[in-house]
Amino acid sequence: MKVGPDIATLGSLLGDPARANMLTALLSGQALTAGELAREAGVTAQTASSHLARLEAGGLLTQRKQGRHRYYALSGEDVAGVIEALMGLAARTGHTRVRTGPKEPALRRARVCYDHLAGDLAVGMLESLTARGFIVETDERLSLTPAGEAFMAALGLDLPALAGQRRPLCKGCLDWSVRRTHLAGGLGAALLDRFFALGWAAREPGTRLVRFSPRGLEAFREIFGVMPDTPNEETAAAT
Amino acid sequence: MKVGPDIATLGSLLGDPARANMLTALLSGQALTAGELAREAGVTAQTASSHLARLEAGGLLTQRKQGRHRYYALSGEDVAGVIEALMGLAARTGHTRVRTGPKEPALRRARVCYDHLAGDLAVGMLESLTARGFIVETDERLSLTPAGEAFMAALGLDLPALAGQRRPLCKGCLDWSVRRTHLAGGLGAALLDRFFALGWAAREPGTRLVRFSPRGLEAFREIFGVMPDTPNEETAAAT
DNA sequence: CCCATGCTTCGATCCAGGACGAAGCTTGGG
DNA sequence: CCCAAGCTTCGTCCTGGATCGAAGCATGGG
Repeated sequence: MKVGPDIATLGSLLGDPARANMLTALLSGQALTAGELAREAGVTAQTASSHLARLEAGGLLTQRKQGRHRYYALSGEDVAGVIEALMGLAARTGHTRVRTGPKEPALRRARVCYDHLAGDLAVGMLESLTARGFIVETDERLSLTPAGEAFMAALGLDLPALAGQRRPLCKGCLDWSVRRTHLAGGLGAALLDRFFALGWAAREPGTRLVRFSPRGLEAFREIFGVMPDTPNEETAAAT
Repeated sequence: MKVGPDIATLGSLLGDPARANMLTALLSGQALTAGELAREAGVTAQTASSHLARLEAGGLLTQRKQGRHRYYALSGEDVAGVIEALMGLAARTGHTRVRTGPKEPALRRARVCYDHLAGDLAVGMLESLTARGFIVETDERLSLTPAGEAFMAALGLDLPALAGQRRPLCKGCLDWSVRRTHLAGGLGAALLDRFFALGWAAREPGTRLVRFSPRGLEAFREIFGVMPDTPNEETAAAT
């Protein structure tokens, strides 16, 4: 009777806690082995295997054999987008997980969202960039100004290479922790890479968490200005 | 162990065919009674009632009593956004419903997506608008040019009122039938309203389908120019 | 060549939740 | 005031699928 794309199977694919955990873990953008995903989801290897098979059959995951490991990754950026959108909706409708781990405040602060930075720090960064006229936001769309291009070049980004990419340069991504936008797209990814290259931050292995070094954080604050919404107390709490 | 928004419950909420059908029906933006939704989903009244209760408890639906009817509607535009995003993903991963109804070609052609027009016609319209410089697309973001403003005003739209709204004026929305963008946002909604007001089109009651009158279609084609991807054969087939 | 590791397949169990019939509650109309 | 329509609640049945133990396949190391 109804026609069109089949939401229901896709939804039920996302509807199992174990699978949802796996997908959330893969949001970091890096490929994980079946075993890691099993541990992440808190199920045995057999169970994880069947879940992964279903997710792959459903087209949400791609799989790559390497030695005796099998690496799984999200099949595309759109999958990550849908998951983050669901997270945003879940946050709005009050569906937050009850079990609150110790890492939560740190996660709210700085984490990887597929390939770019998310969390308070990312939101503050975008705010600072717009406040200083480096990025303009028109109708929820972001674009880099000439001044912004100069700024990014000074930071060491290869803008011509970025502009040549197929993916959009600037893209807004809704943060589930704070309900505000942070910077995604090619520029967002390049910035995060740059932070890593500069040694300002490193990702916690096997996690979405991004940990800034004290000096890195200082440099970050200096460059991206004051961030009124993230006082120093939170910094201490997050470390 | 994991932390953050709870995707899984939300996913399982979308994961039932009956509920998915109801939500898809509500994508039209109009509120429907419990009975209509039950018929839409192909289940009995009791079953529908429990589904609706769960959807409401989950924060996806709002409910309004009116006489002895209960009207249900999506709780916000973000819900519609997530559903359309899921539809896009479902289309990409090949999850299309098997049961193909007679209305399908017409639906692919012109339908309501929450509050704006979607389908081939909408994609063609946006193409024409961009081709003529009325709307520019930068990095997948849309914005109206001065020439475009004049054009819209000539069509009878009250642009100052639209600009005053909180919602963004232009917004891209990915079409699941064609894998291309069509116009959403305040402007998209206003345009659809205008088509209705002009008598060019009317919505099929209880459906997402938008039916253009012959004269309306002619006027539409005249104003929005040639649409290379939708030859006349399809027009005949869709009527 | 054999063993350990990583993962999948098979088989069995068990339970959440989706389905409907029947009864109960509210609202509007005569 | 009673009846019909619209919807919900209750009780029951039943299926899909989530889980794990055990066995089966590959791969790499010694």
